[in-house]
Amino acid sequence: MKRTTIKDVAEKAGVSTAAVSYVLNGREGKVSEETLAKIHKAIEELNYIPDFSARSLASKRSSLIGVVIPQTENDKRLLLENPFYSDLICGIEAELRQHGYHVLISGVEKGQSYLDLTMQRNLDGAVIMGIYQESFYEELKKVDIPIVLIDSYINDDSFKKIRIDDELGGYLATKHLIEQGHTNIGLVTGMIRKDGVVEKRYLGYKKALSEANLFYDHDLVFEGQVSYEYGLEAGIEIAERHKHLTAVFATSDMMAYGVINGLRQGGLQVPDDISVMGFDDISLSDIFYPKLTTVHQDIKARGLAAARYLIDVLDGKQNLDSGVTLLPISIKERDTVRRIK
Amino acid sequence: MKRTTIKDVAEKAGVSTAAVSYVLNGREGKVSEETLAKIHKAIEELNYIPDFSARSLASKRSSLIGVVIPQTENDKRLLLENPFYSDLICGIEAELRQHGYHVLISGVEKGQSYLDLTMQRNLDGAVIMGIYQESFYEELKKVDIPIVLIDSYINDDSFKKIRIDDELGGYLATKHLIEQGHTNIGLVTGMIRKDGVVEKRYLGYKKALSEANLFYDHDLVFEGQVSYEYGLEAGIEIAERHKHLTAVFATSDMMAYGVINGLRQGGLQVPDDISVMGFDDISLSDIFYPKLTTVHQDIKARGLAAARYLIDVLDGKQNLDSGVTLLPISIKERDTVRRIK
DNA sequence: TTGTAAGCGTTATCAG
DNA sequence: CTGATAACGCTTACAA
Repeated sequence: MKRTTIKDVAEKAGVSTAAVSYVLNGREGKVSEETLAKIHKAIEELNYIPDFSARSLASKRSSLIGVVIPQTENDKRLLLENPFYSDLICGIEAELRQHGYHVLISGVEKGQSYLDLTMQRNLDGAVIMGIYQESFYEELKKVDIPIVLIDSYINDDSFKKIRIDDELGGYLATKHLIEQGHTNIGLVTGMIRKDGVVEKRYLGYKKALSEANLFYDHDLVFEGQVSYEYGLEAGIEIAERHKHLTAVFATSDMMAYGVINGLRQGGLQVPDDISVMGFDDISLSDIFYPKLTTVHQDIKARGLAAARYLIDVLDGKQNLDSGVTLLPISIKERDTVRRIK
Repeated sequence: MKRTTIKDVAEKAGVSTAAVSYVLNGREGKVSEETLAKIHKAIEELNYIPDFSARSLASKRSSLIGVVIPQTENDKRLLLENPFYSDLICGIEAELRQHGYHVLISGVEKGQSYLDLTMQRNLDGAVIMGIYQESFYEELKKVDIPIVLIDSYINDDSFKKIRIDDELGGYLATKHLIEQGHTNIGLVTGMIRKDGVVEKRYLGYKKALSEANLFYDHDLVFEGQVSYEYGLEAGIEIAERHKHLTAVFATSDMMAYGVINGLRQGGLQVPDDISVMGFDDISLSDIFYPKLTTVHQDIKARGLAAARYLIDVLDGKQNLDSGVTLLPISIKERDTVRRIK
């Protein structure tokens, strides 16, 4: 069947297409009560559905927001199995949809640019999760839309950053362990890259140690992928070869789960034999047993904040902001850290 | 900066826009080697990026695939925290992206239609997860694009269905428990609605019971939300008031985790005091402890199959198919079921 | 307040 | 094989 167009509506209502367009776009001030009613009636009767492609072509606005999600290196699958990202998306999508925007999700191939997609689809805005090479951000700057960075510490005022204080988090976590009497504290972490979330957490760890006059031993830093699997590996190794450790700080909950299971595989019970602290407080923390003591951040709030920012800028309610919004964190005590001595 | 258009490319290459368009769309047979080279060169030099809105407007093809995800009733958030759906999306997105399609995710408000979005965005195809009211499907039929249903048992040949045999799964799970010596088997399940996945699994449960000449006791069926929380609730109740049960079959892994934790809260250990069987084999099954015995299905493969189908139909490699593709399932024995007697 | 009409960037038809 | 050119459906000056 042929598509109902704005022309059909205009005809039926006995007005011009311009009038209809005005109504469609909420510029109702430009139209008299009477025509407004006629147009609404016509839209209703014809069951008119606007064509966003045409709208986008004519107006350069697409009502589309791109969300970039990190992906696994090998099979290029989105890292959606990490609840951190899926939680984030939940918040973003819900908020955007309620404001008339749609969400285009995608990963970005290594070394590829997101500029393409942005231009192809006339994206109105974007949320970038994950960390990329410098060139990625450079490319992105060329495009003139509001962009929110979720976990990059890149210092660039072309982008809005919605962050937590990761260094503080790492510090608080480690300090918490120290306060519970631990002095031999291992760190299980992702690759420590400059300007990455992981680096900050690592820095916080070091800071807490030095503040407590504890020796920083690089051998106690287990650096690998930010994944359950690597945590498992590290846990096993710790159980085998680092029996003097009384606590481990894992820089993400997923890794912490891995560590706990790895330790268990190696014959150590958490928290009886060794304490484990996580970071993120992903929703799984409720399900996993024993319940993980961790650094809490409100992930959904972060998604919400990202969405809100974009909406406000696009609606003209807020100016482009290249600053940082810092969301609060706190220590969530549960059952994987034991007081010793 | 002004956008580079096909016109610029044509000019630079000294050919017509038509020629460029042909090249862009892979109809290279229509163009001589020489012009082809010139055009490629011009595209390269100008760094030309096609505008999909314009393309979509002119061609009625958008290279956009809609993915509908169920959402929570109260706060309208996508059910992405359920790894079943996020796993699915991983598979779908990866495959589609590699074939030049983009993924638009969204939930659908209760009572709302997806037809709107489909028309607005000129979606080329869609994957529908979750179960909706009949009217939802009726609406959807009006649109003429390939659509894949992931977990609906609706019987309608406007849609392609990619399923597993849920009844068989329920049957196998229950039978497995029976074979391990269990005779008092509770069922923790989502709301049993006609034509839902859950109903089929429930039917399988009953079938296995009756086949083994076991009495079906409706009091042992705990029916609630398909969620960790409800599982927890059911687990607690079972621990308190149904001590004669030796096994529980939960119709989804998430529920099974809830059940196990609920039982534990009630003082029962799994599998020592009571056995628990899940369904789905979501990726968490690896992480959760004790490791869940469950009905395995390859969730990513299901996403892949959905994507492949759409791609093949859209590429004209396959006809619209209103049939059912059945993916295999199997019992995955891990550590939550104990042989008794 | 309303209508006209010129784009927006592509595709695709139809002559050359 | 190539090139004009008319759509596609909508927005938005600009004119009335």
